[in-house]
Amino acid sequence: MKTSTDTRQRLLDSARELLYSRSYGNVGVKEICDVAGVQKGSFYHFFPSKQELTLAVLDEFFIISKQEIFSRSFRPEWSGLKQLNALLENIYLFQNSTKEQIGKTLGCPYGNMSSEMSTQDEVIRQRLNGLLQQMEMSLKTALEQAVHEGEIAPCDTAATAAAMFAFIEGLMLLAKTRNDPELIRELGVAMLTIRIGEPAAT
Amino acid sequence: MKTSTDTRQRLLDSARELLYSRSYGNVGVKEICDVAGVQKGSFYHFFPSKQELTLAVLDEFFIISKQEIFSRSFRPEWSGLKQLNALLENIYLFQNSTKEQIGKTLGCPYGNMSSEMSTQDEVIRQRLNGLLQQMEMSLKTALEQAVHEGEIAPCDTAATAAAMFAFIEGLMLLAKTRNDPELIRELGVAMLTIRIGEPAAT
DNA sequence: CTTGCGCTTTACCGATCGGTCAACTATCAT
DNA sequence: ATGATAGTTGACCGATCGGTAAAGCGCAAG
Repeated sequence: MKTSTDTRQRLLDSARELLYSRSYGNVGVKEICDVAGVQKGSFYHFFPSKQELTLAVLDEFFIISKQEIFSRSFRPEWSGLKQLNALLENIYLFQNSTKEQIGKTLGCPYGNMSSEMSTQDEVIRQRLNGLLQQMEMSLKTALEQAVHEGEIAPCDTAATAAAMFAFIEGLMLLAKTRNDPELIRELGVAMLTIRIGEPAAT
Repeated sequence: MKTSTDTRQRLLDSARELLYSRSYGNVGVKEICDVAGVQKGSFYHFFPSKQELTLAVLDEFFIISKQEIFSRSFRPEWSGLKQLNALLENIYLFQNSTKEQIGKTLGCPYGNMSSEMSTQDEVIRQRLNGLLQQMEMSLKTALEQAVHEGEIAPCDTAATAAAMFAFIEGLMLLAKTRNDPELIRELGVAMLTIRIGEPAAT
């Protein structure tokens, strides 16, 4: 049998919301259990430690990111440029939805976790790094499509995608600090001006 | 009398290092006191709470940032473009120094604190927002100088400076996640390609 | 019906959390 | 010399931390 109860999933959901809206160090497993309606003993039946739970939450976040953000942006039938613009818009919509629901701009779940934990937990840092790399690859693919279609001038697509990704992370961090998701819309347009590597001039 | 002992300063130094290299939630006032060689009772003689200590640490960080980064980058005798490049280089040097000393890329102290605390402590969030605004203003001044000197094409300098600042924050966050400060050098060049707002075409 | 097992419950562990308190010492001006 | 004041000390508070142990539960396969 795979799962006879939904306890594990409820713990995952509870932890995801709490860790995202607050932080690792300021959310205890007791609180995660309370929100999930689960006893602490049950928690440790499903997860050997808070660290392992966090890794599972990051993977869960990645699935949700793909559903809510990436699959709605990187549509192959769209042009590369349209995909890049859609990415910015969907990130804005996501940040704006939490702002309207709880009054707070939460920023990027991976960026938040990395800022707090990368220096304190090497396992978590590596997981975050891997997830970020995957997202960067998706961005690179869209960028290459835009270049191929002539919407963006040829460039070093790997480096440019990485720079664009850094820009997006910075946008979300500043939006969180100002508690204003509109910043993403105001400054997001600059992403398309970013470029590294000139085409070989003939 | 102003200060009859250096206890307060030692607490500030201890807290600055611990909060920067770890995080707010995972550093206790007990540990801050131990590193400073101070009893906990003394701590609460100088600071009414951990929150107030954190605010003082942020201000301390800002002073150090001006000394180590800004004053070495925004030299009026330099051209605007040179100032912007110097900023990137000095940020790289700063991140690289901690990597060589303790093996870890720590990222931006304000970005780290904001990621962890902006949703949990409104006072800290506002302080961070204010400090970030000041830094953005310095960047804007250098950018305007570069535009005035014809090194960069005219643009919306306020928005462009904000976008450049977001890019820098994103760079430091990714460098931290990869634990590799070289990323700042590899991608930093893209900052100068960022622009928002066309000059009014005549 | 019974055995086994996935899951839950509850009590508990030592350690640490942020913060308080009253007693104490050192230094200063009067 | 004395009193006021700044600073220090170490014990202490209730609460919470991440994690453990053992007994008990319901259910499905034999």
